[in-house]
Amino acid sequence: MRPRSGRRVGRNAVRCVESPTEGPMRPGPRRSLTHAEILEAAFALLETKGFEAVSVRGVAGVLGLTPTAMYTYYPNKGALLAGMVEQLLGRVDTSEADGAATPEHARTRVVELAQGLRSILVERPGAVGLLLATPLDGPNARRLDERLLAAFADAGLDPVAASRATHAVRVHVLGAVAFDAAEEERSPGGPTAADPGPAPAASATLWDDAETFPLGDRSRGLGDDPAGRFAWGIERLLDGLLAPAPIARG
Amino acid sequence: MRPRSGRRVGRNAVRCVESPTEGPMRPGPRRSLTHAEILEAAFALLETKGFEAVSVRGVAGVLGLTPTAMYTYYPNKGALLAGMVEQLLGRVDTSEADGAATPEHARTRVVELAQGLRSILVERPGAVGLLLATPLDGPNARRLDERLLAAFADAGLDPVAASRATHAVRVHVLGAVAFDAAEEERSPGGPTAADPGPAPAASATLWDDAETFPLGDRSRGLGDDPAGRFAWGIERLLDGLLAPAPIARG
DNA sequence: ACCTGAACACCGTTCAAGT
DNA sequence: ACCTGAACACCGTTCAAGT
Repeated sequence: MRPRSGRRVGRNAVRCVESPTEGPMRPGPRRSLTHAEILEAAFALLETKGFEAVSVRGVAGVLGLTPTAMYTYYPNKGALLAGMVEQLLGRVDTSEADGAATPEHARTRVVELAQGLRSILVERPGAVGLLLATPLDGPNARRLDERLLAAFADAGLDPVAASRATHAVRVHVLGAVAFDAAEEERSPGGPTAADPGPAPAASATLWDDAETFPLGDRSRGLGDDPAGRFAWGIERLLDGLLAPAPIARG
Repeated sequence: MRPRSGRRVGRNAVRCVESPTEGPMRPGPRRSLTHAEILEAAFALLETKGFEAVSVRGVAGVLGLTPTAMYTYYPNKGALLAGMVEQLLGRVDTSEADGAATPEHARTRVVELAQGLRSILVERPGAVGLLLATPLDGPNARRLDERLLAAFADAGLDPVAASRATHAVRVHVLGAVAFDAAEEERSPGGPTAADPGPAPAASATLWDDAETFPLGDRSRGLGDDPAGRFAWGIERLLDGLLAPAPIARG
């Protein structure tokens, strides 16, 4: 009696797809679904309807399952989201093209990692929500950290500085993508060119007392295309992180 | 019949507290609540039960109101959250202590703004969730931006660079607080000292394939106290943002 | 072992009705 | 104008039961 949206493949369709990492086959009814298939459905939901739509019930729905059946695969919603994060982070390329341990090469490696992480986040809408809702402690998150730590060590930073620099990069990438996502949400289509928004008068929804912000108004649309300001920001951050010495400069 | 948790002041208690910005008094039953009182209740909920507990129904509950009565004050949940964000940002001190427009003074002003914003966010748990869930376009958000833009202009940056530098600082503060909050959530009490967590074996919850991360393991607990790494990161970011020239350095 | 159906305690929001 | 109560379409999660 519950309203079902869209066709499904048959409630008890036997799909006999056994994940090879699931352990030896056991008697009894087999899992009809792979973790990969569930994550696929979850990502489909994420990309088509946004992060809010990624619910246990929603994912179960697109798979033709009862919500409770989901709890055979994941102990709770958090574990499902963690699985999605892991698969997402697994897609960023961390292969060291050619291991020259020079400071210059270390810097470009950091930039590549940061840009790679940002790419996989911005190219599927809603992915930031995922990252912010889930602790980043899976193997793929740690692998990314490891690469950043190695690069900063190659650049000559001591362990404490390398650890803090890694954190700074992490913070910057996630913060930047979160901001872009928030802006995208309130003006879909994106301000790739100078786009003043839906007329300056119509945006005064709730804030009735007019206060003027000359600098902010003047700089609206200046250098705020997401990719450009991200690239610029990462380079400036690295300028600071890899500066030759912590002595005062004139 | 609905379960009410805790005492309340009487369902139809006339509180005759009229907000002075509400416009001239009108006939008919007065508002029994101020926007400020509603926000107060919302913040109480935020601080005691976390961001998840800040719901229209929850806030109505602590005020002794029906959920639907909330819609007389705010058109939807987003507007309520935006109101909270505005009040929060209003608490960061943006008074220019003494307007010396030197680059050195500009730098310390940026640091003070960043630290001030961080303070009001970390001192009430759950506030980050608020910031990340709401577009930062209210007057107080714009006022903060304005101060940052002015400081970067005083430091000698051209308008585009100042705009991007402002964005970088914004991104860094919010990203850092979001990370701290995520870490705090999974190990309350905080790793202020070297805290290896709940025994290295017990944390292997879902990730069964053991992969080793020598650098990450070695640097665990190194320089990761939140306040310290934030201060360090902001200084390094400013090193890069305020570097004398974009020419290559040896 | 995997799955269903009913149930519990929640959401945000709308609507008709009272004062 | 402000508020209530009922209702709609959702949540995450637990439990008893079927195969």
